[in-house]
Amino acid sequence: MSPDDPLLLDNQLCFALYAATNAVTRAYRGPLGQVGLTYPQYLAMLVLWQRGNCTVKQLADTLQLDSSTLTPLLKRLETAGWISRNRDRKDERMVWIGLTATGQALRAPVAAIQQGVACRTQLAPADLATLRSQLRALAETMAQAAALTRPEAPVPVLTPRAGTAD
Amino acid sequence: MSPDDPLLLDNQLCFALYAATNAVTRAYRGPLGQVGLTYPQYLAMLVLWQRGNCTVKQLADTLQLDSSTLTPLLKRLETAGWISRNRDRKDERMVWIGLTATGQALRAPVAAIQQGVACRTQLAPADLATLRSQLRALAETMAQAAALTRPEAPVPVLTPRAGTAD
DNA sequence: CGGCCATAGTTTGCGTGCAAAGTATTTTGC
DNA sequence: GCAAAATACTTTGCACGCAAACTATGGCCG
Repeated sequence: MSPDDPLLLDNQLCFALYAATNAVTRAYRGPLGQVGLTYPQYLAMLVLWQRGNCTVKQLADTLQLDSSTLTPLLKRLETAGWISRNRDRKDERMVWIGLTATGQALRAPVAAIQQGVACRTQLAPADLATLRSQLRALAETMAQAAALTRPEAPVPVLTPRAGTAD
Repeated sequence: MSPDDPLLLDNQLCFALYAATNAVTRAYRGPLGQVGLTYPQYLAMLVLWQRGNCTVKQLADTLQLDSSTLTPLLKRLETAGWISRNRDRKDERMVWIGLTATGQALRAPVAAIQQGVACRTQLAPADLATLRSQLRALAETMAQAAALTRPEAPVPVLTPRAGTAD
């Protein structure tokens, strides 16, 4: 097993991503829990604070999640009193999500939590912006590649570039 | 809402991370599913292929996961016939995880899958290495910060550096 | 020796994520 | 105008990820 074997865990970009995401989610869990939000619920609230009303589909597209993930999540936010859910009168397939007054009011304490966690990254704003754009590009590339292989090719090995993995 | 409001979704490093991780996991889901592995199971197998036998705790530390996440995952790998689980004779608190012959044999097809997904990232090896080390540093920083705030401080806002978020 | 804490793993409960299947509504094409 | 396809959302089933509580074993210290 050579030190640059693609299958070595430490050579995997995907694992670095996975571990970093888990670490960040863990960092948010405690403080968000104190105001009654989970991390994905927090992301959904970010969209609503930013855009106001939007449909389930718009939310799903924005968060890059399946609507079947959002339906139960949004029901919990509704039960908690942060949001409202209403069918569109004109097109009854759609459900509009809106903020309640309490949902609006939640923005301030959550902003403080965000600041707290952001500080822990100890990243310079420039590094942070770079990292963010690289991650966005990566997500975009993977999404495109996924769209291409939808009819489920067996295992498309394109250019088995040796060396560093993933 | 100014364009560099920290709460804007597009200013959140954490969301870029979250979306990228989900995208990568989705990319692995299809091909890994064809050989009967989930993505976290794949990561566990990577550790085993690399290190041979190890205990549940070693696996948990390596993957930065709770052992309560691994227990059911490992039971499923055992049921599938890829691994064995045995209590240590000397110290019966520990459980040793080992690969079966079929588990060893799984390495080759999975290597092909890894190559396939790696190619989709379309990243130059150098960029990839940089990104990987930045992510590792981030995970490390978050883990340390988490260790410090374990007695659960209310919401430690350290240096509310304005501008880009997270 | 014997109580006490630490360590390793398991169990339980809850909230994601997603595939697949199902429902309801709208649009399309003939 | 109406059957078929498309769209929006919901439901179901399964596998994480983790906190909290639990079990079992080992080490420590008087």
